[in-house]
Amino acid sequence: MDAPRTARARIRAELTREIKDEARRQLAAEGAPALSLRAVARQLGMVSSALYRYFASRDDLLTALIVDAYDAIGAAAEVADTSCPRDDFAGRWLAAGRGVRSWAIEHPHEYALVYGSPVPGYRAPEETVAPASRVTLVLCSIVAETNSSGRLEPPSDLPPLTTALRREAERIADAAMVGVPEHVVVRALVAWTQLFGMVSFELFGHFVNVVDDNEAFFDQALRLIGSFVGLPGLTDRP
Amino acid sequence: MDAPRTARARIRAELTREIKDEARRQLAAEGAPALSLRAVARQLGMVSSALYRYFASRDDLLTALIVDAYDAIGAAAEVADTSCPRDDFAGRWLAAGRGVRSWAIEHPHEYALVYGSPVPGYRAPEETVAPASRVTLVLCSIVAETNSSGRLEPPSDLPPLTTALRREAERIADAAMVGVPEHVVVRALVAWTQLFGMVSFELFGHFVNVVDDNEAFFDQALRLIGSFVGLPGLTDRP
DNA sequence: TGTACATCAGTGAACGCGCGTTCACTGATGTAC
DNA sequence: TGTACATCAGTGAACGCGCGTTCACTGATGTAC
Repeated sequence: MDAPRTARARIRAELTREIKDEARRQLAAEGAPALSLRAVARQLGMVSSALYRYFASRDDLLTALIVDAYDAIGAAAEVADTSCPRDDFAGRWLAAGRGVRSWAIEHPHEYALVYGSPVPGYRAPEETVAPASRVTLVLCSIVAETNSSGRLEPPSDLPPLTTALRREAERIADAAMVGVPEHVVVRALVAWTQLFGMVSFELFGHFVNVVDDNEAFFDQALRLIGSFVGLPGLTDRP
Repeated sequence: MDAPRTARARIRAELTREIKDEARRQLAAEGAPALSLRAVARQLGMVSSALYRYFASRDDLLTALIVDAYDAIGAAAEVADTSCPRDDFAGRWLAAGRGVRSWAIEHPHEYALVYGSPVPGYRAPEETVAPASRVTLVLCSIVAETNSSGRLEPPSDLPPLTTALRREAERIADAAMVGVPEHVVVRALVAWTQLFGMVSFELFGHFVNVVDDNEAFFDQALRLIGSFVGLPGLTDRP
């Protein structure tokens, strides 16, 4: 985004932000399916048709919210990661995971918007791809840097990978985890799905009557699955 | 359910089933938020108000669909499990996991209904609890029976559990995995969240541009996470 | 610095739609004696 | 076996609602000369 030059452009940027903020507020209150352009406009004291100066359609507004949500959860992971010493790989792993969970708990409907059921009839456009991968990239970097520092503790049992899977792992390693062994790449994918599976289960109510102390379980799981990937020092630090 | 005695009761049961079938069809086509009583009635050639003889409200119909979905995915896991020799624990684990995934792929909207974002404003009533735990119980039994047969291979690294988490694990073990060590209980929970996290990611589109061969990855993950729990023989069988 | 024109933001009315739910009703099915 | 009554299923009209989107418009802001 360029810095707005004219007064009109400044106001436009401001109002675009306000529309998204109000939409986010309604999202938090009622969920994505109930998000209505008319209600947003009403709350902002405008007539509903005025919103069409800012977003071409309801889907466009949704897309903007999706991009923002991905960016926010990605930023949460990045900030948590960067707040740790670069060579404290266990600490970074824990911080990133906790950062994701905290953001999700604070923004449950935004989390559901991107990691819950797809909105029917909505097809995510290209522009959501990059923001969507920010969290993933943080996790990948931690694994990759642990590896390149020579401190990765590779798993002891190494079942053979099918060639299809090996090629897949190579491709992923090339893209986001250069130099990481194929087995570890696969395990990192497992960890990735476990992390989000756990957060989703907590937020979507599947821990009710099963897990009580969500935070304690989350922390332990993060350690176990981090060790599973090969990160060092996760089982013996606070 | 009692066997219906009178003709009227038989027709009523039949029509109830037809309503749910049609609702499921619309669910599959448009997703839960778009499910409409009027559309269901229209399709069935009835007037919309007639549905109220069968379901007190839209939410009631949704609840019935949710219960059915939980029962169906639970049955899928159970059938897959029981088709294996009782002492082939690795085979049972793989079968149950694959059964869950296959059902989910065949019924994506029903899967999303129960494992996706909660429907806003909908509060799951008590009657969904038992069906909801059927898959979980299958997984727990496999772990518990592996353990009681003495073939469980406990994990080598045993980080200390907090007392809160230990108590939690004890409670869960008492309920569904009698005799299973606490560490393994926690790992089973991790596996459980990983399994559904993986299925959800595949169905909800998060593997696009990341994992291509979903089935190969799923299978490998199932083996790795099963071994992670301590199940024997998962890394060296087809 | 001032003027003429083009761009843009916001208005208000309208279109056309579908929704969940209620209610008084008719006619058929079941039950009790 | 037949009759009287109660229960139930389905009808059709209506209530009241909110939605996304289009369109011709007015008046303000920006731009070029």
